[in-house]
Amino acid sequence: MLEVELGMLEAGPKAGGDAGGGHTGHYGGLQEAMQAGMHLSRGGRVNAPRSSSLRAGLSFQLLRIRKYLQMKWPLLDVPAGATLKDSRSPSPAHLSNKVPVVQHAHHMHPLTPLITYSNDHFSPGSPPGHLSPEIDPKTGIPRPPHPPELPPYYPLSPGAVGQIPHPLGWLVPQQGQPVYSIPPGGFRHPYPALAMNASMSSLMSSRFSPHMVPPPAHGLHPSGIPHPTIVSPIVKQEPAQPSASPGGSSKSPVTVKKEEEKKPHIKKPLNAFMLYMKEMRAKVVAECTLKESAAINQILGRRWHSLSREEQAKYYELARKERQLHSQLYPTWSARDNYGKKKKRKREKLAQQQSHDTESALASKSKKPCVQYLPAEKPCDSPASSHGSMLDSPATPSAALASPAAPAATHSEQAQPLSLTTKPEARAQLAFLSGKAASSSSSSSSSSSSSSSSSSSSLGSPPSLLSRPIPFTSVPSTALLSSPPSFAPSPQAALAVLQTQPLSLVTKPAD
DNA sequence: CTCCCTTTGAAGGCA
DNA sequence: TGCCTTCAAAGGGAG
Repeated sequence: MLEVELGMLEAGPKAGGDAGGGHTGHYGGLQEAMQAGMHLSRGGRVNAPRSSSLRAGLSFQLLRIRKYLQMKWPLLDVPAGATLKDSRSPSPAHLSNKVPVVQHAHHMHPLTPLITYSNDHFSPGSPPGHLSPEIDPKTGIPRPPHPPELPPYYPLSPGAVGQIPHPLGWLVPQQGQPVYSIPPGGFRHPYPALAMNASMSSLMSSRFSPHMVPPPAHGLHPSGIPHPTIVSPIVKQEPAQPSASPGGSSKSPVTVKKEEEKKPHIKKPLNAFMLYMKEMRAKVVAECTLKESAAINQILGRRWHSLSREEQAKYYELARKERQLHSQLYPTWSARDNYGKKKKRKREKLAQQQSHDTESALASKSKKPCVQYLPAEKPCDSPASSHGSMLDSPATPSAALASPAAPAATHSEQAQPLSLTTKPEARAQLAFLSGKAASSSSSSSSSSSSSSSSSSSSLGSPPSLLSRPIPFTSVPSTALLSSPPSFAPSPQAALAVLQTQPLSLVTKPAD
């Protein structure tokens, strides 16, 4: 076992810097936009397509978006003259014509739309059906077009807001990464279904694609605005689909299956932590050369816990809005729709393998891939090993109630997996970052390990009984924001361990 | 090419 | 009701 003492790591952040400064983020849509006819000048400037028809189409779409935004966020200023080329923030920081390959500076208000709108360009008109007062098919509760609890802007403190992407990041062109960003790799990413609607998805991500808008396809929201969470399972384009006869009453199971697969994949709305990760990942990546998401996620997990109550609350609020918006966009969608799909693939594959070779299947089952990021801890070299018994106080007690969905229980088992089995240098960086994060928090670190909520058997630490947060919906926000419970201080022994062996990292046994 | 890893939170499934 | 499982993102690594 190789141990790396964090304390020995004196090196500063490798990649220097302020993540907000301008490291490159990922943006697959750029390629797409270029392919689609966008003109990318040397500075990364994206110009609207030269084709007038394309421009006209885009303008139309822009109008629709604008209209939607007006309904959604009436306070948004939508100048009449907004054009595609205007679709950048007016602020000096945004004057750059660069495509948002660069993550937005965190000092910038992410809610600031890059397109400045004015609502005199179009009349308010009647809101789309999904925003009109209607009866929720599920709950039977009438849904107001714009409930009072859904303010035009998130009620976040100015400073706090600065790091949160617009909840409609997928919709509102902005410098930062949208909540539903377009991953690299063009349209292998989340919205292949919208490939034909690339203009929209690109538009909404402040990437302009001249793809003209085809008639609304499935996956297109009634408002005409596709949501990035829609992902068509169809990746390969099938040249002709004669089987898809409209009147096909007698559909073979295969056909049914095909059509089933054709249904757009609407992704789950991101939860608070996911939103946080999305925003902070780049920062962490910038601070180190670490790229492995698993390791980065560990860092982010710890940072998440070290966030202050207010900071976390921002993300919970944001997530709540996301869910709300998601439910408005897809009233009939349920998480159930996506349930078991990934596993299905796995099972199918496994089944295939099994049918092919039972023994190999067994082997594959028993094979435990590569790296264990959170192996069983050494008995006492890390607080993480104290698992459930260590119901210490959260690093920042207030953070325990940072949000409705982040009850004390969650924080009582703050994840501080200190033993990591990644590459040595990665581990070192991780250790450094973790320590940094920990030290940055007011009192961090008397924490126990958190076993992941599911399938943690391979992690070596038993699942905590307190691992499940109180469902957000089940707790009134007022109550949740009330005074935090008084936790007994964390075991001093554990604290001592932390102090003496902060963040020791353990590698895999080197065979 | 696909899955795994890792994190937290939300939600579905099941007893 | 409570526990367990799955899925969201991300990208390198492994098969």
